[in-house]
Amino acid sequence: MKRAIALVDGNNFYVSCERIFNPAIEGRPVVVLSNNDGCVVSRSPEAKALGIRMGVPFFEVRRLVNSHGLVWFSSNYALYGDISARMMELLGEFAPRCEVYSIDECFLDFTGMVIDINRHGHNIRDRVRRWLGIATCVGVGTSKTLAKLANHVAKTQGHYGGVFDWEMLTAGERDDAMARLDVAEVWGIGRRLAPRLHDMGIRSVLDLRLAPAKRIRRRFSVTLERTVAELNGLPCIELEPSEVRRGQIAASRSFGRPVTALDEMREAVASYAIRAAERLRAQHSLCKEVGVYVETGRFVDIAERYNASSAVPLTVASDDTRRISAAALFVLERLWRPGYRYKKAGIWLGGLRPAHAIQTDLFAGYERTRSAQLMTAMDAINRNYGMHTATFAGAGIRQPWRMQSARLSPRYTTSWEELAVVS
DNA sequence: TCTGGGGTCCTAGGACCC
DNA sequence: TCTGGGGTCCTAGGACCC
Repeated sequence: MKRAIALVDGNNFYVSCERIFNPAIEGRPVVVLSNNDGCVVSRSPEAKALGIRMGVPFFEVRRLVNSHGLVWFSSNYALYGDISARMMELLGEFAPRCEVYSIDECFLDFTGMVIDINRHGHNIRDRVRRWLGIATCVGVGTSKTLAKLANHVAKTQGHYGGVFDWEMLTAGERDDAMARLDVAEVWGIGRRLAPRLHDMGIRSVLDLRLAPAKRIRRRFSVTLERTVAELNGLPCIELEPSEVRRGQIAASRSFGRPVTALDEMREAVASYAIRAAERLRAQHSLCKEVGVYVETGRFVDIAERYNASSAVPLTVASDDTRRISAAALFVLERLWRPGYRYKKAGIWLGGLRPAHAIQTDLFAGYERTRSAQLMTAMDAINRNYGMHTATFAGAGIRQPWRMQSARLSPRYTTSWEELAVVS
């Protein structure tokens, strides 16, 4: 049976979320910034029209605030995450199987449904628009890669009304359309691969679709070979169930200002350890390795640059914040070099395994039980009374190194104190 | 002055073993 | 000076994604 896969995504999702509760910024250029108010990560159409590129450092476009009435927000993940969850729940009603691919994207599998796909797509858009106030686009194809590409067409070619299905076209029309799309638009072709493909004379999506698979495999990798197959309508990438256990957990932040003191760095690393361990327990995993990195960043003089990382194995796989934190601080001592202005640090947990498959040492049983009880209690307190109600002193109280969020909108939907009031 | 964070997958090469 | 072949496992690094 021919597959029908749709990709639905929210248009400039973070900006759309801000606009739900703030209609006054409708029609104005709006951007949402990355953590630390560093880069532009979401742009309204008006902001795009001003020539603001995705990912530019905010300081490069800041003058537009005064000259063109540009409105900006720090990113408010509590809000976006909540709107996202509602959107995904809604989308799940439109297909028997779906995969939440990112905070604003969802694959839906229409295969086998007896429907007019184009009309179904428009129904989805209308529903999400009316129920949540979020504009979406829907792209449909016989593979995930084609669905992603169709979504791009739906987004960039207004006459399709936000819904595009490759199967609406004849084979000849499809070739024409693909010949007009740059190969860089394909899912999996990034800034390194695109120029290499161009050099080989593969410039359009059609060129890539018609490229000999063996040659692609030889010159590149199986990944790109699969992409070519997917463009030809041979699905190679399956829909994945959304509740997957991550294979790796990382926590990191850029600092609000450079860190030069080891004490502050210890606080930062300890606080990342706390958060990473919480996420580890939330997915019922244990880790066998704890890694740390510290960075002065790429934007300083070579002589003042020091980027280093290292890891230690744990003798027994653990999800205990105290163990993970201790291991991280141990690694930090090894990495630490005084005299540098550090801009960022992070930790990662590796060797993840399900919590029930624990490989213990002889004496671990008793300690393990007590540790599990303590962690369960802390997680419950934080769930019920708000994040960081119960925490560890090692993470610091004032946290002067914390990131900047100068213009954070209220958590309209997830905090009683900041609830939006309709009058 | 100011440049995000959290993931995945693949490959090459080294370590180690018989 | 001479120094096999093949397999597995692990890691680092590179590419990509949003």
